[in-house]
Amino acid sequence: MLDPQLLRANPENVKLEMNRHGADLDLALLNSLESRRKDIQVKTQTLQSERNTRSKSIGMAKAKGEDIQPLLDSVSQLGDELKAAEAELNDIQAELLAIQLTLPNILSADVPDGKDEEQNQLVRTWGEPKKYDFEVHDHVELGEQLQGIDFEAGAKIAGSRFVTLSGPLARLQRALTQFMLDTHTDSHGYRETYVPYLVNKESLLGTGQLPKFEEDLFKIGDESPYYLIPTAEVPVTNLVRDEIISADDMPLKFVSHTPCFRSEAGAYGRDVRGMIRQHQFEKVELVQIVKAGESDAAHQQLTADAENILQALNLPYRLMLLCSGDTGFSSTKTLDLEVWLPGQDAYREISSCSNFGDFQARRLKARWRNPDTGKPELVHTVNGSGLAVGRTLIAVMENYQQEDGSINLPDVLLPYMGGLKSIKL
RNA sequence: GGAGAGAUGGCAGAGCGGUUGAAUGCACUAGUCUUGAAAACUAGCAUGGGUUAACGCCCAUCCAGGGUUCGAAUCCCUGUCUCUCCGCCA
Repeated sequence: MLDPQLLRANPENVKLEMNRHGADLDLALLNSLESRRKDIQVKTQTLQSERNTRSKSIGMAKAKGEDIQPLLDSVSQLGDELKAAEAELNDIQAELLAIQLTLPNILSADVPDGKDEEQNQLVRTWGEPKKYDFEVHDHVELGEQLQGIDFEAGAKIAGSRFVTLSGPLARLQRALTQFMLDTHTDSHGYRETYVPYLVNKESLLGTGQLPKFEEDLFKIGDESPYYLIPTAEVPVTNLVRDEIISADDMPLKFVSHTPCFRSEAGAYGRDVRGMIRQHQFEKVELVQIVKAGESDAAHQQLTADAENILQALNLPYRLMLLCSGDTGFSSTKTLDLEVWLPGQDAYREISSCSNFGDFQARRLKARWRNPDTGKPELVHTVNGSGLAVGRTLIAVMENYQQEDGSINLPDVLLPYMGGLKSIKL
């Protein structure tokens, strides 16, 4: 959520920022709501104040044993008027809130303008895509040959966009998860965190998936529904909802491995082949809760922490700065890591690292107490995948494939593979 | 699933329907004392919002949402969560 003060003080400018981030702001509507809000709030509070002083004087008169009937008569119609004013104020504030909740974050000044991923900016590349002197296969072919990936079984058990893994490839996914968690906890200073995979509405409102992106989520139940988490970002970031964090505990750095569930509505034709885009996938997520001035540095560091995993696995990748049109709703700035996939002859997203500024914190009421002022201040939130495990599995398979269809294992994974050095049929 | 108890400020914990945003203790901040620290003493110390050039004034908030009342932390209803006991269970 944007700072309401900013919205009031400089609505024209906010409108431009919204346009840049692919949203619109109806200034006429906003202005009329704002001016009504102002009038009615003042009116309501005046009536409340009036009621309070009168009620107080009734109490005092009663204590002295005076006749309070005339006083009671004099407030009789105040109540109705107040009730009406309060109801009207409630409605307007709900309307204003509804608008505010659908406005995206203001983009960082260094985010390039652009429509879609075509306009994302290359920051740097790492590693060289390997040259193969044989015909490369994608992970679907490799996985089926090795009898470790079964899309038909996934489709039978659940439906399209589900998969089953088995044998050494299933273990490889677990090994990758373990390796990522160990690296982030032991070397990068994150605290391992286990969280619910079902969350309530409030949590999704806090991180910004709701109210706007409900169709991307799996929902369970009607009256007080649960939602399957689309990313660990949701439960982990909500750890600090309604909290005031003491300065000594800042920054908070969490790492969490969870399955993620996305309905992928609106992605009908995209990535139908293979494990790239599934309804259910594993991800190791990094989340940092930091002081306002420190989120840019934290964003850089968190991205580097994710890059470390790719480097340790010796997977070629590139770092992209997302353009305005491709940057997510809650983000001020997003850096994507794209891994090289020989089977697709392309770089594909494997991590998305975002700085949210105070946008999520305002929705979450997540604050820290600044010892200099003694006052609570909104935190900044930063997160990113470190990494998407399913896509990392694909990347390892495709990059480490051998001519005979076997897959060599990266050195760092060997301790997790129980003596296995290569996966073959 | 059944029975009961509870939810109050950073924490602990009071609070006959009436001048209670809320006693007290702890923690925290500042001061006095001390060579310094501790102790003791003194003072300060919730959050969000409205309005104002500012000092300030005002409003809301005692789990959440409704209700009763001139007036609700206090009474009533609904929900959520926590605890205890019984049943079931990985």
